[in-house]
Amino acid sequence: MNPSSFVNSFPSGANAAAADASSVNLRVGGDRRKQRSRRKEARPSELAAAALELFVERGFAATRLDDVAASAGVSKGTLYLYFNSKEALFKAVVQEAIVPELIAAEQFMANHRGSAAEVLRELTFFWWRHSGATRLAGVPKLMIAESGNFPELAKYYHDHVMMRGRALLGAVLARGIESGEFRRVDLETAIDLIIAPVMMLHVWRYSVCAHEREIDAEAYLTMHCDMIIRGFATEGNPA
Amino acid sequence: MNPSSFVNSFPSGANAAAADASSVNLRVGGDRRKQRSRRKEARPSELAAAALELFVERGFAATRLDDVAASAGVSKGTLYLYFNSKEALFKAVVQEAIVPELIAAEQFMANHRGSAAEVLRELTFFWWRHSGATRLAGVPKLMIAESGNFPELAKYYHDHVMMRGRALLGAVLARGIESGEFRRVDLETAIDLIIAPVMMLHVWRYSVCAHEREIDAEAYLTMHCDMIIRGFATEGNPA
DNA sequence: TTTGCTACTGACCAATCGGTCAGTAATGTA
DNA sequence: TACATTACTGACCGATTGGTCAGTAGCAAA
Repeated sequence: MNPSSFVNSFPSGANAAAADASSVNLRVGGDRRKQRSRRKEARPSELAAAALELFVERGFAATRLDDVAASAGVSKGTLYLYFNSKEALFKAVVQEAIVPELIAAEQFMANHRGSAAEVLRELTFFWWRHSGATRLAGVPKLMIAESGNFPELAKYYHDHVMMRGRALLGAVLARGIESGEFRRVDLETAIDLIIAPVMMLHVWRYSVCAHEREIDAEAYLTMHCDMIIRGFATEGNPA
Repeated sequence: MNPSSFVNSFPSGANAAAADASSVNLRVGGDRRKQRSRRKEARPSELAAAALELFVERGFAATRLDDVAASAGVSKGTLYLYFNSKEALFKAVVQEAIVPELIAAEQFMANHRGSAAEVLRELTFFWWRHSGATRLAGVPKLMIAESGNFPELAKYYHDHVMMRGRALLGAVLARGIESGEFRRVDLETAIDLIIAPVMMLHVWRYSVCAHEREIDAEAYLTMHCDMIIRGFATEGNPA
């Protein structure tokens, strides 16, 4: 007894008023129905793209699936044809938006010939160009914000994104240590310390002081790289 | 027509069923009412303490005021006697829990005699002991998570906490530069780079990899201080 | 044109939660 | 004991939203 036509024909009980109110509009509006097309192939990535935009802007919990669907030009029902739940939608977002960037970074790193310091610096700015300066920048903040209440998402992100990023940095550091360019430091801790300010740059731009103080990303990342390289350099090495 | 007794006497309309269902329990339960005391003075800080715990654990939006009230041993109605809104409660939490720690840090810093490097290192570990290792540690993550959807809170936290913390660090750096111990670097950027890993340490422990990988805070902060001091040291100065 | 398949719709449901307020009871006062 | 004050309660309201599903309509084969 769900469809509006039926309810309108036989209004009954408490919801009669509400049902009437909304469907009168429909009727007055006449047959002005939105043209609807059937494009099974394109829907999932369109929905994922819309979801990325809204998740980043409002957070996972605060994003309404109605809005995601509308933003992708379909109804919420359609969204549920392609994703079984809100969490499934999130995983698709990570898969479609972030993993390709990670692969690009891995290739960039594999092909780069130069000192570890150079690679480190260029990798940082590569990261910035491909992630920090794009709409992907909001994802780290998104993860930090929501991971507590959605441990499933957190684990997914950790396994599919964080670990790969850390491995990348670890390789650069190991290369530098092996060549005698860097001091022998604890790899895991060093990775943490390199990543932290980069993550924080993203986070800050999307929260706390978002509108209070602009951070000069260029200057910030430059100084960060200087500090890291200088801090890890072996004694004899010119920082 | 709100009180249950009245509604029960004259059940009518759509909510009769629901009203009955819930108040039958009350009656069957008999007069087993919780002893209630009147302690106007103690309530606000008890509520704020309960709120801190829950905000940090679940986030601002996800924390129910019913739970905060219950956790403080009162009803939600009582909570609203002392705080006009959820946001007002948050401000009280910051005021009661964080500002005292900031004052302690300011005093610690003012009384400390030593090189800028020493002060920086000790201030970092002071911070860790007083905030990072306590339940306050969750607050930075809380702010990052919620600031997007609650700009009012973000501004409050920024003005009352961030700015004071930054001023503190700025003073240490300025002292170091003046004495020739540190290089002449851009203060704002340097502050950002010192704070970022400390914030990130808190954040990490409360999210993303919270249960995936333990971070050795001691080692992490030690290396961080080493890097900062080494990175800012003037040429002639022994790092 | 008819029929069958299925992509798509949107009203609805059930549960959640910030906030309200009429009523209750603990405490002080006479 | 009678009365006044007020801290406290908890059922209720209204708005919100993830998820459902009976029904609609685009499309192609017969």
